[in-house]
Amino acid sequence: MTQPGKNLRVKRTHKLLREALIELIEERGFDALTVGEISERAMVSRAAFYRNYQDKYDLVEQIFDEAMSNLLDAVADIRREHPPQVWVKFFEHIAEYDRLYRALLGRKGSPWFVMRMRASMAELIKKHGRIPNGPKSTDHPVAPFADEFLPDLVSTMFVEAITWWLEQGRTLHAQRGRHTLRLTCLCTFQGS
Amino acid sequence: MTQPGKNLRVKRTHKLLREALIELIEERGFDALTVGEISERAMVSRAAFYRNYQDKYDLVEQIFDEAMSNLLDAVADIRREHPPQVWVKFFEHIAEYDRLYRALLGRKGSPWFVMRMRASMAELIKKHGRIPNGPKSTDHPVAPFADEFLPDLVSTMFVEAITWWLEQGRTLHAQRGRHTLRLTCLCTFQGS
DNA sequence: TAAGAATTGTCCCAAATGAGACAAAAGGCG
DNA sequence: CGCCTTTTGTCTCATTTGGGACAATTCTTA
Repeated sequence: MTQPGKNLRVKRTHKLLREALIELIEERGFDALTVGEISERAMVSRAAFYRNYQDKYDLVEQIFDEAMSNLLDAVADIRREHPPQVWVKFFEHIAEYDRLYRALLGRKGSPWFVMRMRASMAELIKKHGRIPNGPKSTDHPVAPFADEFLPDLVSTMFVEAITWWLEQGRTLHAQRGRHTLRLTCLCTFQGS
Repeated sequence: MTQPGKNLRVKRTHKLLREALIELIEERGFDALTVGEISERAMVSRAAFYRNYQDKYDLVEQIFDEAMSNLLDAVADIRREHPPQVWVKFFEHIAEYDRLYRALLGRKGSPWFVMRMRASMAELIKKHGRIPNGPKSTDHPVAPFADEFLPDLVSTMFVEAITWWLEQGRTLHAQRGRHTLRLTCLCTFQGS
């Protein structure tokens, strides 16, 4: 994202709007925000907002898409050599964009975005995910419709897990420890 | 400062440049900075920098002048009712602009700015300062040239005190206390 | 429900900015 | 010192933005 050729003003406008959005989600929640409010905080005119984005949903999507794009690049690098570490990288990513996801998924976030994230996660899994199997992959045969259904299921689980992790993280933050969520994923299916 | 009528773009450019300047002073020191570096950090073109400021010294001066202007307003309010509290307000001001003064006066600051600040302080004292006297004002007669000389002396003392305070504050900051500098100023002069 | 207020999304034009080039000055460095 | 690089300060022109107005829509709240 943020193509290198783009005008500095455009990049600056984007940056300011994104920072303002995250600040304001933290303060008042995503649903309560107006375009005027976001623009004002960003010190950008409302007209400029609409020139760059369709609405506040579009703004969130672009922020999220950029984050996901970065994640995909990182994942692609890792898969070449250490496929099992893909999910480690994934959670490192969540930790890196801590503030973003906490704002978007936490109490001040919005159901709309949760759905949006599940969808993107499902796509990510379909493209890059070999769902880890149990002890022996042949013991529990994978259902025929697995490729259609499992990604949705797993993505829902992941988003839920991330949400929980971020919320806990906030609560536990005062204790100054590093928090780890180790999620062993046994997603096989008992065929009839 | 920042007149209400001014264009939003102008105010934004100023804000971004000011923030960038303070960040960079903290990182690399004022003297080492170039206009290009400041502009880049602020995401503002170098041309825009020169349209708004003469050079980096002008930028610092405007930041400082704005801070002083705010201080003078506050001082003027207080003098009407509680003259003795003027200096309390003064140090509250320093605490409020903590980051600014720490950057400008600290190790990463610049001798140029220290001189600049002494001068402004001296002016401030000439206008608003009745230098507090000792137990009885008549015991120690004030020298004839006091009005010319004392402000300079006192301003130097103040700047030095502030510098010391800010540097100590950084060191002591980990202890999470509030720090107070109580400066009893016995600026009288023994006439021959 | 109905009137009033706020927000949305779009438009135009003046104003500020970004990109880039330029000569002049200032700084390194052998 | 003399060469080379960086920085300065200024300039033009294309591009983006800000301000403000507008009807249409959504939200309040009486």
